[in-house]
Amino acid sequence: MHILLVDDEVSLAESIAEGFRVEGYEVTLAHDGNRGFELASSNTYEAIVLDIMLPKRNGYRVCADLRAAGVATPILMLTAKQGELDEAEALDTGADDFLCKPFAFVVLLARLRALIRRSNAFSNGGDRLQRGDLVIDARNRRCFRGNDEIQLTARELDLLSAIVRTSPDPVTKTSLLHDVWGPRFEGDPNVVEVYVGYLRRKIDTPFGRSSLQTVRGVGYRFQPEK
Amino acid sequence: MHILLVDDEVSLAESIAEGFRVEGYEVTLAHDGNRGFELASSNTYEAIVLDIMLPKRNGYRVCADLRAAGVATPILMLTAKQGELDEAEALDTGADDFLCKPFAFVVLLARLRALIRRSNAFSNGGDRLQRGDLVIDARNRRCFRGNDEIQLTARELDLLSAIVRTSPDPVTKTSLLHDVWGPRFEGDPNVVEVYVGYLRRKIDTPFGRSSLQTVRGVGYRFQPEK
DNA sequence: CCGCTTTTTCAGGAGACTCTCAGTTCGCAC
DNA sequence: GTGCGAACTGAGAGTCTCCTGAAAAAGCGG
Repeated sequence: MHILLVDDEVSLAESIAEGFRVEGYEVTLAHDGNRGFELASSNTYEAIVLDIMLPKRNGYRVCADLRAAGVATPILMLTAKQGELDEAEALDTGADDFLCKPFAFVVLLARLRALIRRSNAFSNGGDRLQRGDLVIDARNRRCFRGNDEIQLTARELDLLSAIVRTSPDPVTKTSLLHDVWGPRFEGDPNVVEVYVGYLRRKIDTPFGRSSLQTVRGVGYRFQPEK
Repeated sequence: MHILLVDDEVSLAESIAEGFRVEGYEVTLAHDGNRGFELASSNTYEAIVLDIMLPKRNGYRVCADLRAAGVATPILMLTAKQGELDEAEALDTGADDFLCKPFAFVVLLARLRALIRRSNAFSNGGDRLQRGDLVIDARNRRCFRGNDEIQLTARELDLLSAIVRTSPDPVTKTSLLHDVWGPRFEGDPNVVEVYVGYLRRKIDTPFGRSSLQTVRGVGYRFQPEK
């Protein structure tokens, strides 16, 4: 979960960044428009928080330029004034949401999360994930092995999706914990193992497969065929 | 998908219109109440976005006049102040939803989409909805399982339609609440569960089916065959 | 105003889901 | 083979979601 924050008010930016870090996000800062554009176009972020008033290249332009460059990362704009014009203009240049200063950090956080959730929903959620005869219909939250539907709980489905998504590359337990249980999870990391166990009993054992493989010392891998 | 936008603040109207166009809607603009009324009564739109403060004829009157003229197009009102009186008045004159300025474009978009979805669900319900042996004759407000007619109350029928319409995709409880009980409903959300219970006792239990399925943490799904 | 139907609220309870914990098994290095 | 950490698993507690019956409230026709 990596966020790019572009804002020239250094101390404000620092404290917002700190807030995000506490919430478990990685944050990269840029203090002017050019730098922001460079970073955003050469790295992959989960979301971009973009102030409008920026030195060198203003937020509108950074946003418009990024979209023109084919960067689809969700962008949340920060506007100083409370004008509808600003809002409309921000959204016109391709921003996904905006927020008027001054704002409460929790509000920013909530909006950003909504944005990320929404973007994930569109980029993976609409699609179906298929590997071999296993199909994950993320939008409808259903899962099939061939023609047999498998009843999975929310957690199970999220975990399976996370493992299958990168298949056949393995995923570390840490990143599963982070992606499925969220950055703030502080419980027993053993949950991952427990849930992998549940999944095996549902998607492998009944079908005589062993597609959910342990990669010792690393994590797990989904292997479509044996 | 054609939308009529009636607002006299030209630049704001333009940028909202642009936003809608980006989203794939056609948009027609009117900058005063008389023109808005003319267009709305002589053309067919998917929805109308209507500012209250308008030259020549204010939004309330445009709305009331349209309804009086038999125009059933969904109307979303834009109010300047945040008063409940405004809200109540807007809804009284026949508006279907309203929004206080200033608002985020994304919010407007979301509300409008919901409005259109809802209106399609019911007005264009002239058609019959059929899934497996369940038939909903929306025009005559009747419902059949095979040859057996099932007596449903108004609410039950609306709810069933809303769930069946997207079948076999699930519908969230929130959107059911919104679409069936309206955007302003503020009562106990448990009412959805209660009504799903009623429906099950009418369309499933007597036939030994279980087509109304719970999608835990999400909502409900209609599954025609088992 | 009355009785009937429909809609809504409410509270208790059943069951599903999630997570922890502790004991056991497994895989690997020596 | 032995020892050690990693991974697995069964049991159970806690929480949360959903279901349901009952009763109150709101409509509606006579």
